[in-house]
Amino acid sequence: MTTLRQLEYLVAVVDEGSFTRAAELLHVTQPALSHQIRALEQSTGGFLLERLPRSVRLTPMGRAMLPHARAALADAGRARTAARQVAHLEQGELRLATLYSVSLGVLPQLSKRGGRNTATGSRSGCSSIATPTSWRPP
Amino acid sequence: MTTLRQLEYLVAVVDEGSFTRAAELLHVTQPALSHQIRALEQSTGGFLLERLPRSVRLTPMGRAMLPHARAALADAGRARTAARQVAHLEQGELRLATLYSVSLGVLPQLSKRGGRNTATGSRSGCSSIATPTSWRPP
DNA sequence: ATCGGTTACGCTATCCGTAATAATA
DNA sequence: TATTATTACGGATAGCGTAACCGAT
Repeated sequence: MTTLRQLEYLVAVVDEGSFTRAAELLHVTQPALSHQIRALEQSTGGFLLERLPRSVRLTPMGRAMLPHARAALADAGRARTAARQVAHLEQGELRLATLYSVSLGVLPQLSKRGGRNTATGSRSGCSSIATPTSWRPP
Repeated sequence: MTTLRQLEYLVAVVDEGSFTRAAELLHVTQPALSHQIRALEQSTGGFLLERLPRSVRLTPMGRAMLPHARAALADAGRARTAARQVAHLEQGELRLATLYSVSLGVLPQLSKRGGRNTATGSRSGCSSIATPTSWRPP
């Protein structure tokens, strides 16, 4: 099965024009990188890179694969960042300032809906509720 | 690091609406699937799926991630197929029908350029050359 | 002789499957 | 009780790093 890491390594080698530089860019050793490229080539059924004495060039197969590899990596990155952005929206603290007498009635109801909410603060007038789950104001 | 497989599993669970059905669709066991989803959620920093008693629903985070996950999977698939298509173009047999007297002069020249070519056939009028390397007609 | 890539090999970590556990209708 | 997801754990696989090797300048 072709993995994201293999595509990432391929792109790095092409961008750097060298296994050695790509390896140090990726913080792995040259053999590890070489092995992954090898695995990708085997799962694809042919050579993707032409190993020249002084540089590395794409074969036609590699040239056909590269843009899709870049796209896959970009999408995977977007998947992570999109999720994390939502996470920041939702996991941010929702600070509520209320009169203590009012919060006595409201907070228990919120706690029932939000899952794992934690209420901090004191009678002195400020409480905060962290909402790690997907609760929205009704 | 987020892997293609994790994204694939997420998409399967959403499409099937159930861990169980997704697991059998993917030919893995339920625990394996559960663990991968868990890993994805941890690397993302929050829940992606809401486990309901009778079904599974996306959280806002999951909803934000899903289209990018689909896109990444599609691109990875395209990367493989694009490369394999080129492979078939290049590794497919190139059949040449010539007069034997003509082929005597031409074939040796082709062999010099193509790398590992194999010539089959006989004097009776048909020869074929397999070209596993990236040779193109001049 | 040096530089760049590959192969060999031992170790660690990851992943999967079986079995047991928990929770909900 | 039946269904569905999670946790625990043993075994297989994959990935990495060190070291040795090859080919070319």
